[in-house]
Amino acid sequence: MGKFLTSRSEDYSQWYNELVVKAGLAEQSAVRGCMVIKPYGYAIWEKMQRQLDNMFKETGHYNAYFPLLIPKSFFSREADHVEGFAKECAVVTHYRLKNDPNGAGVVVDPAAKLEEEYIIRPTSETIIWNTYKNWIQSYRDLPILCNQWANVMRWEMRTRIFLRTAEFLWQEGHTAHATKEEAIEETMKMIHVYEQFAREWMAMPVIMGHKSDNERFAGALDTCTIEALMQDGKALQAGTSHFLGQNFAKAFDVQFTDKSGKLEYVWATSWGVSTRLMGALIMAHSDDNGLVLPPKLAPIQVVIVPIFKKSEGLQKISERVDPLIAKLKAMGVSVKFDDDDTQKPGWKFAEYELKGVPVRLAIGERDLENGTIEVARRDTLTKETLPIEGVEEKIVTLLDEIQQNIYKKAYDFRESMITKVDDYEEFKKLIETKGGFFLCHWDGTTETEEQIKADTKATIRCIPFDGEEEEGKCMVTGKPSHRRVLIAKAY
RNA sequence: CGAGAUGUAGCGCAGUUGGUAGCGCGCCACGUUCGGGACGUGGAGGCCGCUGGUUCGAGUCCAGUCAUCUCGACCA
Repeated sequence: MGKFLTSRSEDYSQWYNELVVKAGLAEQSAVRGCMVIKPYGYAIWEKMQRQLDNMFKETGHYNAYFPLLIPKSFFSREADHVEGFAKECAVVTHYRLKNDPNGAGVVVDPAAKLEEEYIIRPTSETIIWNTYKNWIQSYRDLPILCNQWANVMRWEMRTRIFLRTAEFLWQEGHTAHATKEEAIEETMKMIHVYEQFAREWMAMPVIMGHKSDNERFAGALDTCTIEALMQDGKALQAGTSHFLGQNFAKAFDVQFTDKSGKLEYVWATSWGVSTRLMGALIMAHSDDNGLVLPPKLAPIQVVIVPIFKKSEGLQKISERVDPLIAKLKAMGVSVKFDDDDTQKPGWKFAEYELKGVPVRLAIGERDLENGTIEVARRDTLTKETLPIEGVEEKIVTLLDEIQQNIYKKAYDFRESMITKVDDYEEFKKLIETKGGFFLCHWDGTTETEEQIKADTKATIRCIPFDGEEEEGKCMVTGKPSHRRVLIAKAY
């Protein structure tokens, strides 16, 4: 068992990379820092997309699409924003190629140099706010609640498949509001949507909170985050929702006339989740046999493996199994009947475990005689033989049970990895030996945060929403603190 | 951009003092198998990253160069 994967305890990064490739999710592409998302991986992403999109629509949002290229000058309008992204931008400088006169193939035509360069979007705030300017004159035009599904590019120094790639897929919501209160409410609403999605669909518990000044999005007044814990004890920022204040409205001169006829700047938010969620999903649940997918996101929820010697055997099994497949499909379950005769059952068992298919059914000669079918669940790796009659009801229940169980397992693990620490020396020791989340008192200064990072590589993940008021002393400086913050090493 | 490592078959790797290019997996064919990644036999597959040097002779030694990976700084 597990012989096709490096053990998780040996080298978590290696195990992760191996799993991503072997499960057929994605692979490194020939393009620097970019990945190819393979059909199986994309199928999971599509399910995530569909559900998120539903949730956005339920909260009153609509989709739109803005250009990939952003004029360089747009970028420099908001000072913090430039500061945050300038170092990682891909720049388009020319618009034409030509054949090299010396026969060295195709070269950039120097005559086709752009007067103003374009930036390949690392995020779309600037192009969108430049557009919103034209959409907004009166309070009657507000709010604008747009989302776009897009790709963005950030020229990262070091990349990790799904977690940090040069190009990645995401959604970015960009909203415009008449009042500060409404924008803040929107910011909070969307981080709660993400939390709900992570919990109910990804079976992944997350901690919501505010980012510290240091970790805040470039150009935002407040950044809310959901922080998930991976099985190696490192944190992963899984989604963010920003309150942008009037920064972008001022930078792009977006004003509206309010009810009293007064000219006001618009209040803004932006929020996003990316294909990084794929990485989160993988690292939150998988084991040494491969992926463990929550049924709600599994492209294949049930796989049926026939065990047969000759094609007549397969024929008989098909006849027995066809009505079951029809019933399951009618109940909304995605089923795959793997009648491929070039691989043996044992090979298929291992393969579908690697791919994280929640429920596997096996049926052979023995079952045909007994009127039974073997039901195996991926999360616990247990199996039992049940009468085939009425098994579809049990499977639907089982899928739900697996979804719950995967969440519970991740939740219990996360709880066991939250440590309250008041002593800095103890913190330094435990962050190395135990890892996970730490709840500590912090004096609220960037200097202290940077010192913690320099000493331990850990950062303040967030100031949790549900943290209680509690008087204490900063574990580093001893200065007064009113609540605990969440600290961890992060991806 | 700093520090380290690695480039040999699709993938993972070995290759001794310099002397005809190897192994495992995978792939193709045939046969036996088929309830937890089967086995046998046969077969295909190589500009040893690239350039130059030393040598009768270089995968191996030297110089340069390019690429990739790991660790830092940056980050959803």
